[in-house]
Amino acid sequence: MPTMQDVAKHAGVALSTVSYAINGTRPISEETRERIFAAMKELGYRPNVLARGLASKRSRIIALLLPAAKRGLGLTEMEFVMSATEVAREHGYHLVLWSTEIRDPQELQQLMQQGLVDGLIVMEIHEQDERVDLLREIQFPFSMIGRSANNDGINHVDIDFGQTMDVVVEHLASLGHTHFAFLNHAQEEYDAGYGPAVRAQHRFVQSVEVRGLHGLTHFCEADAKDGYTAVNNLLALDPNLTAIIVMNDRILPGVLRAITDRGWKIPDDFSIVAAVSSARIAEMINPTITTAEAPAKELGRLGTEMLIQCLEEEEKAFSEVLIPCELVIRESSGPCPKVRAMVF
Amino acid sequence: MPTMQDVAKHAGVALSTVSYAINGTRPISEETRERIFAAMKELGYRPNVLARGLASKRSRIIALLLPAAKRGLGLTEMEFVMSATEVAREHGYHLVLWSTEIRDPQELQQLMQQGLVDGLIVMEIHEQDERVDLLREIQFPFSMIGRSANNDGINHVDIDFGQTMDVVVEHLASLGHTHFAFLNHAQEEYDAGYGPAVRAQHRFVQSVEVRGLHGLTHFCEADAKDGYTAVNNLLALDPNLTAIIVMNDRILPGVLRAITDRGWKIPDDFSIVAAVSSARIAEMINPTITTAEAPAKELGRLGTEMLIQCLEEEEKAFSEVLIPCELVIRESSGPCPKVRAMVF
DNA sequence: CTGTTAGCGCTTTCAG
DNA sequence: CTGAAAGCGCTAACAG
Repeated sequence: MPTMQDVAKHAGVALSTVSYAINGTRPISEETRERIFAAMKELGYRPNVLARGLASKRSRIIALLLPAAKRGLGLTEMEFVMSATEVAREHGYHLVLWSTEIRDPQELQQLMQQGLVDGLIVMEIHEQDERVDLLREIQFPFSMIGRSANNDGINHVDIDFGQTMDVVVEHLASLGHTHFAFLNHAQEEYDAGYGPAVRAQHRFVQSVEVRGLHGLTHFCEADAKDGYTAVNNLLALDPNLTAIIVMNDRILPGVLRAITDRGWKIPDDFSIVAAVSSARIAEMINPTITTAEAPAKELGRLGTEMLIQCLEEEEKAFSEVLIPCELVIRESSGPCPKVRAMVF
Repeated sequence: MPTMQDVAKHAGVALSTVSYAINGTRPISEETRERIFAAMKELGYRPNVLARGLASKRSRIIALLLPAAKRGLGLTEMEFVMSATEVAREHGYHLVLWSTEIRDPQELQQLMQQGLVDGLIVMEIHEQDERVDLLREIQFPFSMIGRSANNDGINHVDIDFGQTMDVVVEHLASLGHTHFAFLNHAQEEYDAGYGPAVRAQHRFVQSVEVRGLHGLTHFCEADAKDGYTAVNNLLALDPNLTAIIVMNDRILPGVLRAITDRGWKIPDDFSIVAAVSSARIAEMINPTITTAEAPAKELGRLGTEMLIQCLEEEEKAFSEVLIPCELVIRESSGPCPKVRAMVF
């Protein structure tokens, strides 16, 4: 493998001149520039990332912190990852994956001290997040996909859960529904201050109140069985329910079954909307599910760009971007039924 | 950030002694060892990955080659990634993601020449795969998840498509079905020599013949619409069809709809089996789908372990592992119908 | 505009 | 069993 020294000799210049030519750190005469690049081409030279990183103290490697979430990672997360990988490469960065216990800052610190990465992208942010506190304290460059209680000065991008819930509630309200339920993530996650669970629920309640409608909320573990039970509980609490908004697509089979077990048809007798899910899942199910689709690709792209910008710019301007999900109306939502088969 | 020199001073030894103590490359007296480790703890020292890599010519970083596949990456691939990430870390390695155009060896070569990674894991292998040819030629360490036409001396792990198809066909045959169809990946992928498409189809044909049954094969793009059309085409070719095996779960909604549109019930009138899919998808659908489930975690783990072993061992023994999918019987497969509703 | 040189933090000979 | 010192391949002063 040729080194910079080889290129220098081949081009008849000093090693440093090659370095400056490559990095553009210093003006180089057109003529020598060409000689150098010709030599590089001829030798098939590629700068050594490790050496460059060691000397410059900038590795041009960033890490994506992938929490080994209980909920399990889905298609949306896969899109993050792909999108972050591609964007990083477009900017000449490498992306390493760090899957860490979600709320353990120690593990994270050890990884950072290895000096491998220039900065990191953090996902699955909680309202109180020790990882964020740590990073902020030691002033390590990072960006967040998500938000914590205090986001001052931190680059972040997140789903606009408020806007998303408004749109979903509005969609159902405009169809004449007046009695909704919101089926959130697990209680445990809400209590732990998991952002999406907290903010979506908050806005749901608000959004329903503003319109003078009836709204119930309920927590639900990430499996079909619990979805089934949850729907039955909700219908016991309010038999006039005609629509349910769910946060986690994994409970959908259970939710649907609970409805159809009552002899109800979707959407004729009951409407269902997935508040944040992917098109691929929504179209997998029969009936296809009206869904507020997560802007996964954008989140991944912006999160990565924010970080890289913050690594390359001098001035530490920070950005905060909220992207609403896009509501795609499919077969699972329809007008509020006038009458409905009674069940008992 | 403390350096090795700091640790050495703190412990009152030479810098090199610290290095030997850390790497165990040379015997160190128990006493100094302890002094050194105490100093490390006290200073919160972590070896610098870049410097170590540069000096030792082993970065302890590996790459996972994630092709930006047309088919789109799904849950199975996500599991690979997670599993590879975790296994790498267990062995003290970092994992970087390289998403490259699937069949372009040039791009790959440039990445490798940067000297960042010690080896790589290649996915989505084709029968004739230029990337594999390249890697083999320049003797770069790698392992494959998948197989090519010639796998001599290459560490690889793959789904045992043969065994899997046998089990699936046997399952349906034992239920009395005699007229099957196999709905493969897209023709384009088959023609490109995409391993799973080639091997599964080959074994399906064989497996059906051996049992003296009737088998049809058909290609299908990765979307529901094409699944719908394909099923209708197949039923036109053989109206006695009572079961279909599909390779790609993304076509399932279309397949199901084509069946139910004829007024048939699943599995009473028609059986469906997903040849390689994930439990999460299979359970999302109503009826839940009988599925041969991809051993994603194992594939990721073994692929990674093979590579790391090959990086650390002297002797270049190579392993080849085939793992069959596990057949999980759900609601979509049942006994062959005796009579069936006629259509129009 | 170009060359010389001192490191970056570590591994690994070579000498004790 | 331990130390001293020569690099790994590159960047970034410092000197013209």
